[in-house]
Amino acid sequence: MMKRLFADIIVPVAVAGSYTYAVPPQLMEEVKRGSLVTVDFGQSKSQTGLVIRLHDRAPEEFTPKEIISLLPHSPAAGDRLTDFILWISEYYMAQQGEVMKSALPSADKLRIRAGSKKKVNSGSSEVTPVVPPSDLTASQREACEKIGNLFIDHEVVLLHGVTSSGKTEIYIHLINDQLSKGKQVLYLLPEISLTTQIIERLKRNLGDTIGVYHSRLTDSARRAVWHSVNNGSLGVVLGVRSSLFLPFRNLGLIIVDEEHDPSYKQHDPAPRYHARDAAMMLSRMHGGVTLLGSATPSVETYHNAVTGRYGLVELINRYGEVMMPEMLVADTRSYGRKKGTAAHFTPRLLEAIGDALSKDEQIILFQNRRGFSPYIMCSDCGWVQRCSGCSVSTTYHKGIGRMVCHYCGRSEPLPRECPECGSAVLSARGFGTEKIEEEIKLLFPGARVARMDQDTTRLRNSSAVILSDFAAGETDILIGTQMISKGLDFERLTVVGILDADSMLYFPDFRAFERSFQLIEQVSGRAGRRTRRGRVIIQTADPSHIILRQVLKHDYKAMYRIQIEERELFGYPPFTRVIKIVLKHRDLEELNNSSEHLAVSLRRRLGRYVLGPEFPLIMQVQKWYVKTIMVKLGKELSASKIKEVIRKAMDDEFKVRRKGILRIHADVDPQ
DNA sequence: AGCACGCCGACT
DNA sequence: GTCGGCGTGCTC
Repeated sequence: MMKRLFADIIVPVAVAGSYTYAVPPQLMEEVKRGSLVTVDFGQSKSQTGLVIRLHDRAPEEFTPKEIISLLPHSPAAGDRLTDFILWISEYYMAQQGEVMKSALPSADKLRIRAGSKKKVNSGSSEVTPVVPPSDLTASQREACEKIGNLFIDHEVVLLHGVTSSGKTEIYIHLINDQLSKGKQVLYLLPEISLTTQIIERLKRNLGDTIGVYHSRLTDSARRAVWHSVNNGSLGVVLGVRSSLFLPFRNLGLIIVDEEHDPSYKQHDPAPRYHARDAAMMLSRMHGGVTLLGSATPSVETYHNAVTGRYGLVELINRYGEVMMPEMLVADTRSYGRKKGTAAHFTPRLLEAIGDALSKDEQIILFQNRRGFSPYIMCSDCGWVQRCSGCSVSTTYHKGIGRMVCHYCGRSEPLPRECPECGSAVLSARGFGTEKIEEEIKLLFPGARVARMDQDTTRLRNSSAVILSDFAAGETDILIGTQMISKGLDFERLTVVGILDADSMLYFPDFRAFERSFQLIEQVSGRAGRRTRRGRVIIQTADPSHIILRQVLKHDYKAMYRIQIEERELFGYPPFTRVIKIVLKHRDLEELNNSSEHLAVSLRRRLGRYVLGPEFPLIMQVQKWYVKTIMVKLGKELSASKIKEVIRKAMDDEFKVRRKGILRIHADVDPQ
């Protein structure tokens, strides 16, 4: 009798582990580890499954179903993608099915319909003939050579180059190098809006061999990229974090641009992976290398670089010897709070704006908060409107005339009077981008003003339109959130205003100082990138703050030195690794009991490494109360064993009988 | 995560 | 009498 073959398969459904199916005789030759197949799973319709193991051990407790079919375009990369999916699941404590869900572009839509034409470079204009990349400057060429040499004995190199130092030319050079060796390259960016800016430039130099990949693509565009990566016709992918899951055949290089950017970490839903860290693992699996690029590297990365784990190359001069912008602090206390329109602008900033306008130069105003004002308050009794499902105040959005919760997105009409005391005097407190826009229009009636934040970029291409208008000089002043902090390069932009540095500096998180430095430095880097020297005005009530003093001198290394000392002193990453366990329940008492019980059982095994449970800053989101337990591990411990302990404790806690539903998940290396 | 099975309240 | 509420358990 013929020996039967069985396949352990994972499906894109949030279930733990894999399921065993029988391989039908006619597919025995073709089905491999890494193959995509269709299977019946549960009551739901057929699912796409990924074969993670083939074996001949017939299951004893159940009769396996048969694989229905083999998808015609299974990943050609063999099992590297499978290795990667399993690694993500293991390292980030996510269920295998959850990882597969985010790895596959809408599971059953992979099949190319007959007659459909492949078009990879979707969403952007036609390609101009390919032009060779411009010659590198001496310092760029030197950096390129250094990078190449460091890759001989380092898997990872950090390119630390000040803003506008010409990192992109170096990337293009390295990409060409890989292409000539027949290797594929992945160029990662933290945000979609950046892909639309950089793609045109890359296409000019690299032509049709480059594709873009992100979540706003249509299904067919995504499918086209997937298949072209799979069959090897696409050499370069420019994409956001999910492009790590494309079926690369032979990756030679992954570039992680703006490697410090927090949006590389996926928060919700699972898998909660960090694309920068996962990129290094993926490169290793392909025998390739990883280049991290940033003007303001994360403290963790820079630490790895200065201790020799990563290679380090620094570019300290701006391209074409353009000067770094002049940094000025404007003390918000000394000018006395004005009433009315000028309330949020210091004379120093107003003067700089007026001056730039008179010279036909452009201005960017940065305020990391969207909406009109972050809360409204009753002037008589102090009542503040809050979201009914989340423990935050609601933000007033004047454009739509509603109060919006920035956590759950729910909105409600503006209250006419205070529900507590009946007073009709409600005042809008604090300020967001919408209010800045309104005030600027009143203060500079002749200026053409645009705003770029989540609210104005909701539609496809809207961010591209805002940016191209600004680039074409059709806008004088651009107001925005951190969306405007990265990658923009405008000839006539000379003034950058940071309206409220304090709201970043005093955010209660151990990374707040680092983040503030990075954000201010990034947004400052937009100013004076060509011939004119830029000016940056930072508004603060604490001008002597250590981070501001470091920013004024563009002194990244001083920032790093102080931060790394603190990290060591208080036992934060990179000196420890953190696993955050998040528990949610609709009933506060049930949540308290469960989290306390879990913490006790974790402490029995892990002792002093377990901190909490504690309420996070926002203790209720969409009616779910939240508590967190931190596990802080010394680097000397085996993370995989500890994760197993945590996984077991979480499972046990989940199974305890209780009133209502407990949700529980782990977040490895939380940001 | 879906989806079905299963045991208690207000309706054609 | 039954339609349906969502608690519980399973998916090879």
